Amino acid sequence: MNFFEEVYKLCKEIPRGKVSTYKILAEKLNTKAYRLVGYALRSNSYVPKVPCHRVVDSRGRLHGFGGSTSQRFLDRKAKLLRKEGVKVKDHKVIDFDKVLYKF
DNA sequence: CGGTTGACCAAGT
DNA sequence: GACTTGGCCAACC
Repeated sequence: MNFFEEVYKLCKEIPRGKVSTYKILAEKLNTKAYRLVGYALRSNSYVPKVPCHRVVDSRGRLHGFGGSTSQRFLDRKAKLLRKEGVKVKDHKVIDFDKVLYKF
């Protein structure tokens, strides 16, 4: 079981309309390498099999959604996120506390 | 095998 | 409030 797969598994556990953070996922993996979570997601973001759009940083911001990765692709996910009940404004999660899924 | 990297985080400047 | 610094740790080269 790779570190990546662990991350993916946790991502799938996030229910619809909820989001989680890199930090929480990292802690669930029993590690402090928050970066690795994002690192893992980056490698797999092109696959709908992992709802990586439900994972944001600790302040409710969607990272890389505005510069690093393909904006269009991720922007589509941001919209999907809104559709699921998570309000997203300019790649930032509104009501972050309410939609935060703490496993 | 060693150095760099990264979709992070928190605290400091 | 934007930017820098130090720290974390697996994957990558």
